[in-house]
Amino acid sequence: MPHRLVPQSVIKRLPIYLRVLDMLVQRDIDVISSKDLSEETGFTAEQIRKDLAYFGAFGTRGTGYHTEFLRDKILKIIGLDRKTKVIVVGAGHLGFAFTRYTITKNPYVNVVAAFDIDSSVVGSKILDLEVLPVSDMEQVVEKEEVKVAIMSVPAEQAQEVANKLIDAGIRAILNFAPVRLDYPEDVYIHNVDLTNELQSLIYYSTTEQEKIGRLSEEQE
Amino acid sequence: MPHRLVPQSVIKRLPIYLRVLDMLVQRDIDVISSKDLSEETGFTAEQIRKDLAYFGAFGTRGTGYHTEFLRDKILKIIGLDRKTKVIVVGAGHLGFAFTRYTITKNPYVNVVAAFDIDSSVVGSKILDLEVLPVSDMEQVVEKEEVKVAIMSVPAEQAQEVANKLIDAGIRAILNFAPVRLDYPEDVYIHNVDLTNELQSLIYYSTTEQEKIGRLSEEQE
DNA sequence: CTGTGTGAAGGAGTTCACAGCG
DNA sequence: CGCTGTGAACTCCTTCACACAG
Repeated sequence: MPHRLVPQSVIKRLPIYLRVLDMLVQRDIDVISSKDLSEETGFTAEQIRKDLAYFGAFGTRGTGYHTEFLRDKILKIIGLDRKTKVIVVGAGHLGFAFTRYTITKNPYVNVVAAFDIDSSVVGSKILDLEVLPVSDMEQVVEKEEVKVAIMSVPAEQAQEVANKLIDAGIRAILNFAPVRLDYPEDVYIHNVDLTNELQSLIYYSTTEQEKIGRLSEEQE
Repeated sequence: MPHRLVPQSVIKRLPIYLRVLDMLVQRDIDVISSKDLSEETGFTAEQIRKDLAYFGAFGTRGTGYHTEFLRDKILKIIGLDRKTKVIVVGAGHLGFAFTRYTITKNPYVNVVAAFDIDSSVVGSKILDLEVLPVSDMEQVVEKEEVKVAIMSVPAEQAQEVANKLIDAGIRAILNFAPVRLDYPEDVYIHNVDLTNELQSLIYYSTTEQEKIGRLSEEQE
């Protein structure tokens, strides 16, 4: 199974296929065609077949894909076949919400710990998970060999926290802080900036017509 | 100022430019070159110039861009020059966190109301904002002429809530529920699925080397 | 004869290279 | 002489078309 460079756009679609397949397995649907997967996901059937072809030939010609088999293949491809350990750094409102949601709704990951610097938050619980002081962070990451971190800390602290995480052995970070971080090439950081998402959404909340109207009201 | 189709990738970068320009204005830096903007944002200088060129010629040759001027241009392009009204539907942990963050940190939008269906949440406060029952939603959207909504409701309720929002006049929705929604063409919906983000991140937490090793351990 | 797997064509966006203005 | 603005080349991804397996 060769593993050339897979486009990022393909990787972003895998979890979407995964969710649909999970749903189909639960509904006892054994087989699905790329055409039907297309309906469920909104992507074209050709694209789905091409995406899967990056990793092998998982379908049966004339029939389609076996849902459970394909689901397990995708789990293996992403690396979710063994519950992936993750930690959360920053147990503010967002970190709390994300942690709670992940624990209850994401069966493929294992939130091993949550950390915060604020002593008023440390010691509180997210479901059964106690929030630990950041001073324990490096030790836990090293001992549990955690490779993935979710970082929801204030922008000012993000770089420092990221450095610590990377030093301790973290390889991938989901960063909610609105800053561009410096990091070595062998680490992967994905930024989720909700303010940016909202602002680009707002761009699309006015039609082309309205934009032309507004922009021609130039008065400077 | 012609307004042909601007690539989505360009629109996603505008808020990033905006944030950097805000920072520069605050530091009393009057002028910046595309090269220096490149350093700040991580995008190439050529790309930044091309992006801006979609909307006009805002720079001065031999000098660069006037920060405050460019900032105001981008605000106008996105549609943030008048505080954009938004509502939040679903005041669970995530909705609460997002609302709080937006009110305190995003000076360009105005959260006019938050709604929830759960009577134990209705009446509670997010900073000074009282959470209203969803039954008030349509009325507020129509009266205040809100065009943008943030939707952080359970997946099962998402389609129904979206339908109501669109009927009431909402034109753009930031959807945190992990479902693909049906909606008319003149509405814009942007999905933010944090579970997907985490899962594609996990793909990148193992190196190519490790993947090859793990995938060759096939035993079925 | 249905639906996958895939080379080939097409399209979208990024990088290159440089003309042209301040 | 520096840095913007932009056509042209290029790269990457998506769509098309079809060979081929079940």
